[in-house]
Amino acid sequence: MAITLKEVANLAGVSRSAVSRTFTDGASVSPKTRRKVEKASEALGYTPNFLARSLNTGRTELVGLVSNNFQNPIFLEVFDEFTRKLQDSGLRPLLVNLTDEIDAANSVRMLRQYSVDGVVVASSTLPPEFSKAFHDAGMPVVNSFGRYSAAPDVSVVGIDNLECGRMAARALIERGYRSVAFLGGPASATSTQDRFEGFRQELAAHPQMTFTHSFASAYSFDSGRDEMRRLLASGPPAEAYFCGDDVLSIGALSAIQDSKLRIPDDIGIIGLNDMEMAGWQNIRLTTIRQPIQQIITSSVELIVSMLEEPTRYPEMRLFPCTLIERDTLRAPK
Amino acid sequence: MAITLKEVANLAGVSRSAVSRTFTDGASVSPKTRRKVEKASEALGYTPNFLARSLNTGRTELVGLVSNNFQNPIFLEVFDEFTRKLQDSGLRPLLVNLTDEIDAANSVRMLRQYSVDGVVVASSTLPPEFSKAFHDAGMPVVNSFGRYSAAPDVSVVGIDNLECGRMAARALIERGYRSVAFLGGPASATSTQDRFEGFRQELAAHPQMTFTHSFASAYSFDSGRDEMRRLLASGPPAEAYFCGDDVLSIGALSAIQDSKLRIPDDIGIIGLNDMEMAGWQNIRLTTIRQPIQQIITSSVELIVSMLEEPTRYPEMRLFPCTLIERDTLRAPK
DNA sequence: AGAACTTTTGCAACCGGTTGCAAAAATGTT
DNA sequence: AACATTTTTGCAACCGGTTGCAAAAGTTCT
Repeated sequence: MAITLKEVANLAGVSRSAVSRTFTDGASVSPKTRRKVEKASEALGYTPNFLARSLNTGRTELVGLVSNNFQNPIFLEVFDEFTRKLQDSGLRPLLVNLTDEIDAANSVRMLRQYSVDGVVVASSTLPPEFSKAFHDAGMPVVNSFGRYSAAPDVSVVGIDNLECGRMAARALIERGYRSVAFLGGPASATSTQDRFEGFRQELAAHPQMTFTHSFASAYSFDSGRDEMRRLLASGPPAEAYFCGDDVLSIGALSAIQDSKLRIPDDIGIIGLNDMEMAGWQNIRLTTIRQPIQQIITSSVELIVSMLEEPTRYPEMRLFPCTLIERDTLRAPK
Repeated sequence: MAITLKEVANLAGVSRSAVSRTFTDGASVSPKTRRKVEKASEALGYTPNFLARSLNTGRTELVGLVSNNFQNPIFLEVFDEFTRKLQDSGLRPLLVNLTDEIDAANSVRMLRQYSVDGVVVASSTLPPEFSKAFHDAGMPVVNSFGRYSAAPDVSVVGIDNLECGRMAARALIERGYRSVAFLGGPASATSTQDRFEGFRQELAAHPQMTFTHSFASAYSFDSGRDEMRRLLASGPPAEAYFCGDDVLSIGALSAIQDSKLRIPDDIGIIGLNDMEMAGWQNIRLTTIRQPIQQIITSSVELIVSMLEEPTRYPEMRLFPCTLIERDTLRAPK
């Protein structure tokens, strides 16, 4: 068993309170006893037990980091950033993978058992109701990469997916494509729904444009590839595709490369995210950049201030996306 | 504040012990009181506090999941698998990202503060001493993807990197390449060192072979690409390269594609890992497959049994790798 | 019905810390 | 030196649970 307060107190010849106080900032301890205590705990190799402390303070510095996006490579970067930023704020991420279980109630219960101070839901596919379950259980929650809503139940940090859809449509229109299509992620993903809706809206305002749509089964290379293959086999393709995500785009590109069609002359592709791979020399995907780092920095700042002020009103933080011009769309006219 | 034992006990009209016992398996409670307690906790929405419980039981069901490999895409799969398997075993992963700080002492202290039951170090680059620091602090630890050692200080689950190096060398020899090279990850990574050593050993036994080597600055696409570019610019390249990892290989491929050289006729490439992307149609990398799933399943089983039997002697578990033949090496003669 | 045995229950101490409070010690003032 | 004021200290209660133990309640058997 580990060294406890009491043993340090005995060795240092002071009360347990004195030891506790030396390890609590802002508590009153004389330099002399502090020295004695530090010497004793040094000798014994004492480390305070945060969980025991949490019983009194009501804070664990534990944060649930909940996600179901373990297929999409950009989420490795997302986890990297989140863990670093949370650590820098003195918080510890308890990672929850809900890939198999969609059950909100289950993860809520689990995170309550561990008394997490707050929850970050990092997912572009989960519906707002999911995050709300944590909120209803009394935990501060930030939904990163989530769905925009004018009167949100929980705080959301991300991009305006509708606007991204419009932006993609405008990019295609400006480049003179006429028949275009949306190749989305799973139809149940909120991000796909919103991007499609924006795309549709913008095109509806341009009567010269014709468009179709379809959905891949997941945000993954293989789904994108399979879906594009199917499209190519089932008739004449559109002149350009807006894919719901870079990894889908790259899958689609691979299917096109196997055909005799040339990119971007015969078919154009525009993605979304600007993942690292999109810039690789053998890909060079034209895409809409989502400011991942900013979103994460802001999410962490937000959860930190929600911990300080639990009654804080939920808020929306949306960041602008930018078009990254590479080689899979022809030049604007 | 959340509902506590006491409130449930009051409502149910029983002692606190009775409530505690209904939530502890194997404890003796009559069906009648169990029913009363369950009804009361249902009504109040009670969930036991695991952290308070841990003070008595000495177990938190928390496991540190420590890694510094947040650049290599295969680690998304690694985290996915680890979190699922740990969850299935009733353990919760506390994710520690030590990308910025190499400091073992720091993470040891942090994980002690949270009284984790055990630690999984998932890294192919950290030296064994790092894992040993956790062991010395009294925590059961499994080093996944770590370095082989005949008399290990801590348990290691992974592959035999030396043997992989030899396997790569044999593959190149069998295919009639004469001048070959090793393009490794960072020279400080244990996996790179061992793969290189095996490669070297096997080649040394074949006097007709000539070889060179160099190291990329990281296990990443860009490093692989940059290093291969440099090699191509600085003189006639080798006939085939064994890259320390798939992501390096793919970077190298990209650099080669930009030159006028053809794959696999002018230059062959063999990777290691068989990440999903290696099989993509526009890549088709010949590589050595590392059985990631098995390694992780076995790691979790091992840490679980170490928790049950803390004095268990450290052990090594090595899994065989297999050659996956695709299009970046010419056919065997 | 009473003895012998088994199961269930509540009490009270404990896990490893924190903290309000009053007493003790240190410091400042005249 | 005597008093007022501030700082430091230890006691004891508490955070939310668990658990050994002995008493109470329930069973089984004559």
